[in-house]
Amino acid sequence: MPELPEVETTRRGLLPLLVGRKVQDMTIRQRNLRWPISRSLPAAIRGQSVQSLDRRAKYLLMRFSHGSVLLHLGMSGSLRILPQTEAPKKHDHVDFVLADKQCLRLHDPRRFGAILWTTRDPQSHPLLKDLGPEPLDEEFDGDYLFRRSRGRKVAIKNFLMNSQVVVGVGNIYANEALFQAGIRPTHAAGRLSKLRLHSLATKVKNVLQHALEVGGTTLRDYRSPNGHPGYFRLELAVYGRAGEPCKVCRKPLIEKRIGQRSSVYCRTCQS
DNA sequence: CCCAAGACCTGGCGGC
DNA sequence: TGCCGCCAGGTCTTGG
Repeated sequence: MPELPEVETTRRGLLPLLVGRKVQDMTIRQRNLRWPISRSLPAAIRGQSVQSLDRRAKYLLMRFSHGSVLLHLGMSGSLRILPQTEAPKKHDHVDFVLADKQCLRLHDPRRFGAILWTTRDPQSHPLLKDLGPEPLDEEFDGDYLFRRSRGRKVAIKNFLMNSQVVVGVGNIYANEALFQAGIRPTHAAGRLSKLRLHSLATKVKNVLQHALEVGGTTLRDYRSPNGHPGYFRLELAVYGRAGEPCKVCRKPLIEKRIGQRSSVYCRTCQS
C-alpha cells in the first residue's frame, strides 16, 4: 500500500478533479472494507459539493459542508477518476458518482482500506486524535525523536513505524531512511544518540520528499489517479534488495524480520 | 504504560 | 497444471 508519498500523490492528482464538484450519488458494491461502510453515507453526501481534499497521516479527508469522508487505502487501495460508464472490475468496491458521467472509484483487493463518515472535526476522530506529527512538518526533528524515544527498548524501525510517534512512515521508507542514516533497524530506540536521531529525522524527510517528487513507489498495485506508476522504486537502496550488493560497500544486504515485517539492511554501513 | 503477536483479506510466487 | 505455504506498501486489537 501506499505510504505517505503515494497517498499525497493521490491527493494531488485528485484535487483538481474533485474539489468544488458535486457528488450525485454513491454506489457501494462491497461494503465490507476494514470496517463496514455506513449505510447512511450515500444519503449524507448525495447532492453535496466537495469543499476540500486534505490529508492527515495516510488518511484522505474529503470535506463537505456538514461532515467529512475519511478514506484510507490500506495495503492495496487506489483511487481513480473514471467515466461512470466504464464497467467496474473485480475489487472496484465503491464509486462516488460525479457530474459529467465521471466517478471516483475505489479499487482495493485486500479490503484493508476504509471509508468512514464523521460530522465532527476529523482531527478529533478516534482514529486521528492520537497521531504523531507529520514527518515533513518542522516539529518532527532530531530533538523530537530524542525526547520521545528515551526509555524505549523497541527497535528503532518499529518506533519509526509507530503512528503515535510519527505518521506516514511505512515499511519501505523506514528501511530506506535507516539505511541513509547508517542506523541498524534493530537498534534500541532509546539508546540512540541525539546526533544520530538528528540524522535519522533528516533522512526520513529527504526520502519522503524525494519519493513524493517522483510520484511515490510502485511495487505492483499502486497507481496515481491518472494511472501512472511511481518511480521511486528505481532508487530504493535496500527495500526488496536482500542478498544484492549494498550500493555503497558492495557487500550483500541482510534480510531480517523485525516486528513481523521484513527489514533489509547493510551490516557494514549500518550500526 | 510498553511491547509483541494476532487479526483482517486477496493474490502472486516459488517449490514440489 | 495443481496444491501449499509464504509473502505483500497497514494498523487496530488483544494479551502478557
